[in-house]
Amino acid sequence: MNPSARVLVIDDEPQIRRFLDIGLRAEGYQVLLASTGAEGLALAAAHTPDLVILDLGLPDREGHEVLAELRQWSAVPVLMLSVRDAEAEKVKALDHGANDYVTKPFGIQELMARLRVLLRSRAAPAEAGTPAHYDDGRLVIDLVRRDVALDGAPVALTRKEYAVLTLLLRHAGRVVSQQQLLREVWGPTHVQDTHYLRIVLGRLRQKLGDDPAAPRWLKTEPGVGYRFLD
Amino acid sequence: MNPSARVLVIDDEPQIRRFLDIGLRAEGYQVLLASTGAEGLALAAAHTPDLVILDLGLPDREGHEVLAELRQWSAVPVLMLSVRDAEAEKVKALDHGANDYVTKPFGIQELMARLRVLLRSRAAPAEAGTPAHYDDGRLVIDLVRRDVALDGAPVALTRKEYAVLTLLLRHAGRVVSQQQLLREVWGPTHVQDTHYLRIVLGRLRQKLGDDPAAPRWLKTEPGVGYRFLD
DNA sequence: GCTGCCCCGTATAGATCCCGTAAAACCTTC
DNA sequence: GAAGGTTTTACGGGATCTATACGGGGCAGC
Repeated sequence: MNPSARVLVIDDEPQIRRFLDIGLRAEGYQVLLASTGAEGLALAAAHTPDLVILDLGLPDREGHEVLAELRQWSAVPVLMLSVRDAEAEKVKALDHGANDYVTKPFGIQELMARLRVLLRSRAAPAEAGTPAHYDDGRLVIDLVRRDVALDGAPVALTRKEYAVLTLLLRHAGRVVSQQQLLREVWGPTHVQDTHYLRIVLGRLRQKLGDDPAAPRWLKTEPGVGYRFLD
Repeated sequence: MNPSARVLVIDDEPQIRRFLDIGLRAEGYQVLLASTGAEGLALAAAHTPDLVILDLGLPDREGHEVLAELRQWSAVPVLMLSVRDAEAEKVKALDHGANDYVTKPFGIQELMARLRVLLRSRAAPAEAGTPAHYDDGRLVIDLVRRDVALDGAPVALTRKEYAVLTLLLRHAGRVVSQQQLLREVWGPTHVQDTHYLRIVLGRLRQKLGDDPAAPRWLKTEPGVGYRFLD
């Protein structure tokens, strides 16, 4: 599926390097090999690989240092290899930017499958489940950047306003009940405080220039809830 | 970045559900629980969770079937749980759309770290193509050389200041939540120490000559986080 | 067509939360 | 022990949220 992806292997053990080299080339990847952290970083900067396999136990520099330095300027997926099975080590590596962690000895098939996952998630970021933004020409809502613009001008929304608007947007076209809005935005203890909704919806309409009597986006369903018109 | 992300747990074993429920809520996630595949699919459709934890051994439907059905309309990250350690099972699950595979018994800390990886990679897909340096004419940030200059004059930053600035820069234009900043710079145990951010951001603004009321680079998103304006 | 009721929209004021800033204590490093 | 960095603590100001009150429109029943 991704035949010519470049994979950088940073490992000091020659037999592991050779093992991975053969396995990766058999799958059609282009392989870069490094035996030290410094060499690996140089290769990463020079060739911008699509994926990095990094051994935690390197001779010249700790694997963590290499990962930290790499993460200064690159978001390339990194799969950590290690003989250490300690949970704290895994947590540390994963929280510092590693994308996966496999302990030696490992099965080559599982490793290859995990590589495919990493390459897949990187290759197809756009096809997210829910659309990341809404744009009808006048109103633009970017859920990733977390900002809203009307006719090109940014609209400043408070937390509650943004939460209500995006909750309605995620169910665009369908009615969202007052109870669901209150539960998800204010918490389960405020499901009867329906006046909150009147305040926030009023403010949203004011900022978006929407008329409750003839709504362009935010429609009231009396006695039930609200609906985002797409 | 994940202020109260929604996590859906699909598992038929009550003690595992309870275990995960407590652990996830302690980390600040909103938790949805399902004991069967059908129930899980219904919840996924109704609430569009940010992440799914799916047990491979379900009573009514095979975990693989649930995964396949979910993947027909959603790209939500899925972490598979299983007692089976067979490599072929892992490869099958990973190649059919799972994003990670953890075998029971598992350490809760490792599982949480892997969840963070999945949520991070999903929330920041555009990070892949970030350049290694930033330059808008006044402010120059070189992520490789690790130095910052304002109007040609070097700016001395401490480790925390640099870490916060570059984390915001790597998500330029998008809001980075207080929790993500705290988790990635100070570690997962300090996600509630929001006053650290006020101190470091204040110092950064002082050194860069940025006004919080009319920011050129560092914009506060009240109650949510901060944003680097590019 | 009238009336009363329910629900919604809006205005206003008070309480609360959140941010920015300063200063000092503590820790690390040399 | 000195210096720089980090963490703790405290406080003022402003934005946001919450509470309350009031007006209007749709609808049912008469």
